[in-house]
Amino acid sequence: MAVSGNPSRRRGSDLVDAIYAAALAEVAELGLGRLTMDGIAKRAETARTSLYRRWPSPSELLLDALSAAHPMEEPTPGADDLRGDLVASLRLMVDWAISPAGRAVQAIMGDPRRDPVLVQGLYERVFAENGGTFTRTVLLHYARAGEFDEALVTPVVADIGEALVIKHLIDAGIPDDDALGRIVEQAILPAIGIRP
Amino acid sequence: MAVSGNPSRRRGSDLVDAIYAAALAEVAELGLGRLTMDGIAKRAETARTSLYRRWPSPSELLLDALSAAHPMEEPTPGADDLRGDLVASLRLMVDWAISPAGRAVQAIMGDPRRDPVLVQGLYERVFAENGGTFTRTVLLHYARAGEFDEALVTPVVADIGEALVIKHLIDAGIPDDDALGRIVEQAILPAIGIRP
DNA sequence: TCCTTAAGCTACAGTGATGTAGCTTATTAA
DNA sequence: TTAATAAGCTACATCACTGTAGCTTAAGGA
Repeated sequence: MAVSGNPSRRRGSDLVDAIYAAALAEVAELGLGRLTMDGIAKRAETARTSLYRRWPSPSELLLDALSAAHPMEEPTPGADDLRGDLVASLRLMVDWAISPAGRAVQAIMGDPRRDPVLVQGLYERVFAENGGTFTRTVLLHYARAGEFDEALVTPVVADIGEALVIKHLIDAGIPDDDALGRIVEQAILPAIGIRP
Repeated sequence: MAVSGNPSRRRGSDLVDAIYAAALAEVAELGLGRLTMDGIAKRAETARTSLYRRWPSPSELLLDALSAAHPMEEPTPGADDLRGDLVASLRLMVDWAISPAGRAVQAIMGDPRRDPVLVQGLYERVFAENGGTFTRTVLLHYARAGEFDEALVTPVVADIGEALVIKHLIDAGIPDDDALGRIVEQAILPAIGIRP
């Protein structure tokens, strides 16, 4: 016998969005290993049965939540400011990394179990084709504009900025623009033959 | 009433070492979020009560296990081979990263909860003073030998190699010597003004 | 307005981890 | 040989999460 209960009741996408937000928050705070149907339901203030009616497991739910999250923004190289555009593209990356979706992705990628279904889903549904290529887009744009040899944009060079941002996030927290500027000047630009 | 049981019974450091190994294996396989006294006890084939007699929680146990693990090796720059020594120092880092202790550390650092006690313990008891400075040691050695300006070895530059290795481990697995060589040539050496 | 749908609520049995207690027994040192 | 110590074993109450069932009820469309 149901007794009191909320007089206003969410349905459809209203409810689903709340559940998605709860799932991302749970995994970002607790990690994949502590993600439970119960925890998601409680945070979303809904009944556990409502979750089981739609998803068989926390992983499946999480994957849908990530697909529905805002995608990564693409960097849009401007007129003639390689250094500035590189910093801006790293700033985009940082913004995404500290968003609920970004933190959820980190929890998934960092989990030792590396659920293959989850990781594959990530690549197919979140990174899409264009994902994770923040500085690469900018570098290729300026190389094609004739600023330097396109052949210098190797996979390693395209990864330098992202790699240093990841390391900064791990052991020093969120980098400010000065920190991003140092990464660009001291690591990325030298790799394409530009010394300050 | 105890019935059969193992006729040979481990004591002292024999037992403790087995427990440490079990703890590192558990956290490496399952992640910090799934680390339990029960799991460690079962893997070490000992009684849960034996764990509670020594440690109050899985975290405390894990920290002791990490302290007891083999420390990171220091790179020892050789005669006159900057490139080779850099690759060797990154190889040291990779070897450590894929060891039980290294994988446990990754699980701890990657955990969204970032248990402050655990992280602080890591810095004090595992990284010590010298930890995490694989390429830095080599770079400073050659800079002081006059190969390039020591001022070029900034925190960012000292991090380039480690950062790219971390990224490689995350999204492409264990790097071989060719991959390490590309990191050295295309990212580290240009940053200190050396072009192949 | 009525009716279908979807959500909420409660309950339940099952499972696995917790932390403790009290006992038995192997190992080691005296 | 004996005694002290440390480890093993079992049991227990408790808690949190699971997955399911069956019911009640709010929302929204016909």
